[in-house]
Amino acid sequence: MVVGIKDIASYVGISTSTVSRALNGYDDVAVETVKRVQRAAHELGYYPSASARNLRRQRTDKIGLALLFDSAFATFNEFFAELIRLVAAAAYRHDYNLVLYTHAAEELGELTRIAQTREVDGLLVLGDVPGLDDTLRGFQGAGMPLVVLGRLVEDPTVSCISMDVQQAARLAIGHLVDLGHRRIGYISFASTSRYSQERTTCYRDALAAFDLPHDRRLEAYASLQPESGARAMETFLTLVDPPTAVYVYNDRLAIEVLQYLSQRGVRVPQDVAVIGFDDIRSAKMTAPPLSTVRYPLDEIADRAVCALRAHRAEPDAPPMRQVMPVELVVRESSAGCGAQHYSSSFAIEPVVTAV
Amino acid sequence: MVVGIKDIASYVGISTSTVSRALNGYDDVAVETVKRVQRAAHELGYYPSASARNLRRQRTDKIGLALLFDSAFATFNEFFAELIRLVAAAAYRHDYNLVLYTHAAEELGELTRIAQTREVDGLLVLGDVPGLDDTLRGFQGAGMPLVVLGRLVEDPTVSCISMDVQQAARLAIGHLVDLGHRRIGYISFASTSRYSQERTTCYRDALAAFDLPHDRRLEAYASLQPESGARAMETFLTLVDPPTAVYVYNDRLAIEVLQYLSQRGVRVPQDVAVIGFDDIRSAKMTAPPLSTVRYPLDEIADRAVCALRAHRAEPDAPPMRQVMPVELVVRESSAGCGAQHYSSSFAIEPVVTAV
DNA sequence: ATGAAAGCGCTAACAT
DNA sequence: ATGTTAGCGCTTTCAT
Repeated sequence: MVVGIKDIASYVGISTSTVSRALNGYDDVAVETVKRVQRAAHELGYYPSASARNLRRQRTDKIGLALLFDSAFATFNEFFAELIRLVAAAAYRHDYNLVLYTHAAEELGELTRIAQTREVDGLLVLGDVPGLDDTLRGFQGAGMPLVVLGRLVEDPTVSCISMDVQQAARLAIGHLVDLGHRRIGYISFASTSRYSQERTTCYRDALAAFDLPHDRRLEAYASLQPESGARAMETFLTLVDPPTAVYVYNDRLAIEVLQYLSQRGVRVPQDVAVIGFDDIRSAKMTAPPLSTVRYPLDEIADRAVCALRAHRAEPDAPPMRQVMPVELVVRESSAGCGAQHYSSSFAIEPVVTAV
Repeated sequence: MVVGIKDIASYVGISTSTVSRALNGYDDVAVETVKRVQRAAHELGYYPSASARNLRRQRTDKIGLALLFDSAFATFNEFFAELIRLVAAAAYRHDYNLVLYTHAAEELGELTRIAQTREVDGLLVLGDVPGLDDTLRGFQGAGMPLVVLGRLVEDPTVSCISMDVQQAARLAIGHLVDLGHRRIGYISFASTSRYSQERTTCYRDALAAFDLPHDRRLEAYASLQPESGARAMETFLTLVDPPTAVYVYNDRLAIEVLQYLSQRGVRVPQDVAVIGFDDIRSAKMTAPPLSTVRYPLDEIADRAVCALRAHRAEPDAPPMRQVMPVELVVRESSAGCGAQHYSSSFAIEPVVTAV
């Protein structure tokens, strides 16, 4: 019922190896033979068995994308949709199919299994859960190409690509300072992930860079549940001296904040300015449109897939460590009028640090 | 470097076949041997090669999800994120991994290739593009399990699972009629997909069911571009006798409509009532919260994956054809006050029509 | 309870 | 330019 290379061979009256070579475009096959084989393949409706081919070639032409988040959080939002779309597109451009792993966070052993069984040719990892680093270290041994997305990992032997989070905070805070704000709050998720940790640090550093005092009461952390952004903002409003502007971990959370403020009758940006992060599609459609930090997610996806491929070709090449530039997209949630872009000044070209 | 079954065999001093049996839990291996093999496997860090296993077992333990939409549309939104999440979860529960195919719409041959190369054990298909049916028919021959999501396909030999779209329109229109609306518009996407076609028909049928006249001017079709929902609504507002309520193809589009109305100063629901479809997460967070049609997407995902598995076990069993019940979620965009649920009256249990 | 051997369907080194 | 042969790493008869 399913036709194999043998069927073609006997159909055309040649050996299977010649069929294989003809089909794979080797140049040591007579043009005439190639034609006959191709016609036979077409007539018989032949397609190579993926499994057989994978075993023989020792590759699968698939890459994995592992989303390692607490499942309450990974309750995918628009950002994940966009990410998945762009990674899938990048994979497709590089002749890979994309396998999605959304349950590895609950059981890190799953990651190890993927690496060791070699069911994909490489793995992109987004997210952070306790014990991840140890698991990832095992990848070296397994020879599974790996790129961590969205943060620079400590381990210099692991490839990663991120956006310039520090510059992001500087641009956002700087912009707010320019507008005259002095009490600038920060809202993030209550999470031990290094994504959260890093951004908090960046916020504090940015305050310092502009000689603003750090005040713990101006930091609020939302739970991973939906609508907890509202409660985080609420704590600010109960302060005797609430912040006049808030920088938010991501757009999704910022949008919740915006909704809460509108509901409470607090005007944005007159009473409180709001700046998000990610520039998801909805950011420009909120009321008022959300100021946010943008970075080239498509570029990140593409380079990450590229790096996986490169790692396969040259396993001993140094790991990739890249930081992509960010830009501030000023919309009405922080300024009164039309949008402007403040590009990351020193980083037109991505900063590349091959370690 | 990578340890195989042979290494374990020689390590323990037995044959590879015994190792294999021990590892796969056959009961004709001495308990003692099993223990020694397991320990050896653990010590050596053994994992079976996915490719070898796949070839031998003639299955991959992966299923595919093909999203067949015009790429402008498939610019994933929240709905797709949710769908992917639920399908991934269902796949995981059934011990499958999920492969995402997002570029098959552009080249239907890709679907054929997937089926014929057997790189996955089954395929879930969402979307509709010209020529799809012919492609899908080829799946029978290839013996690739297939379930079409979200619509009942004409071909009775193809498995599919959908929600009760007709009942959805009846509930929505009926609710609006109850509120006194007589001019009820419909906004959808300008698309030749059968998803769109079917829902338009349902809207018209529902009008008829409530003895309302059909007026072509009360149907508006948005392009696939973002924000074209606004323009669709705009055409209604220019009418001398605009609709007092609109039923919208999906929540994503309905939210655009809501935003446009708010921007134009049109009050919802006082001036225009709005009802969406899908009950995406954002629906309850809009201003005002969006009334919409809900259906059990998680259940759909689960049954679809189940059907793929069943098809593998019994290839000659009749195809699945299921229609899941819908319920109307009344929020403030259609009624003035608190939310209510109007359940699909005749369909508590899903309607099953095994053909 | 275990081992020998065949083979899943293909590719690639080697021979001619 | 083509055929022969040997696997890829496992699973599974069939013997013993």
